[in-house]
Amino acid sequence: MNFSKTTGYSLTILTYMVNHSGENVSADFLHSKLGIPYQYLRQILTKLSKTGFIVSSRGRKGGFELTRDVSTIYIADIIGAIEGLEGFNTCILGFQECPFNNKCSIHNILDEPRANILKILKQTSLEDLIIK
Amino acid sequence: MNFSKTTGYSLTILTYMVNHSGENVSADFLHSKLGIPYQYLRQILTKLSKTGFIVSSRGRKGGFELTRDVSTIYIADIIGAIEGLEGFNTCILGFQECPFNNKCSIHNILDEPRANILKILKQTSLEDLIIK
DNA sequence: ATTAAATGCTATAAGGAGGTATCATTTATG
DNA sequence: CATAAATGATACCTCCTTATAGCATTTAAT
Repeated sequence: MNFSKTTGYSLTILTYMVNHSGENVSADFLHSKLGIPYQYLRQILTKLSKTGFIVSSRGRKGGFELTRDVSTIYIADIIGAIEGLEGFNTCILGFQECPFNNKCSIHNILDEPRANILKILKQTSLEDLIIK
Repeated sequence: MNFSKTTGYSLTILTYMVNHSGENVSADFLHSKLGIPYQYLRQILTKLSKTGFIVSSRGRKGGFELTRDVSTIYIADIIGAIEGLEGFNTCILGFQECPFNNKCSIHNILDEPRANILKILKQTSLEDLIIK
């Protein structure tokens, strides 16, 4: 019922970076700060770089940096880029077609709170995560 | 962000059975009604049987039946028996320890709606799923 | 120039979830 | 009694996620 570990890592990385904005951070540094397995962290940073959330610079003194305006990056965007948001739009029981012809009582009970979470994720930007 | 497919199958099976209470149903019959892969369905039925949600009878005319009072079986009980409820009590980012010393903004944003879902799951019994 | 420190890329492994297949056992029915 | 129809149990396979490892390339500092 949670996000994938990779999504959690991604949100953690970006949350850390937004709270240390303007700094160029290396994978090694993030590893020491966040405890995410080094090689896996590298892969995630590459993915975040390719999906445009951060930019990388190579060579000594290289690293990663937030560039886009953090007020325009929403949590839902990040989750969407990493594990996708399909889970919010499809049957919570995992079916292509509801075996109860869409009369399924479990849908009635859970669809609203689930939509509520998605709404929050779409409204909350990285800027909102800055610790004041 | 959804339940496991196995949990979905389990809820589907029990929801079907509660709407056909008193009937003894076979795995083959449920397979034809719900479209869950036969052999996998068998495994799940065994698990639901071992965890006490249903009872099985063997031999020809054998099958499965609900026995407990369906008003005392809560959705959360079922989810707990199949995939566990740890997901609701642990860090939504998947960490043992919050890398932000429990000041993590994402927790602040998602903890309440997540707790709300758990509350609903704990309050809703199989009886509430009966289609009238 | 050489070296150190960084990312880019790619191959591989471990583990769990979902799914398949088979044999053994039980029981009702002709 | 023999057979059919059902569950019990178990082994296996595939795919995806998570994790590990190593080589290639780039760049700053000495």
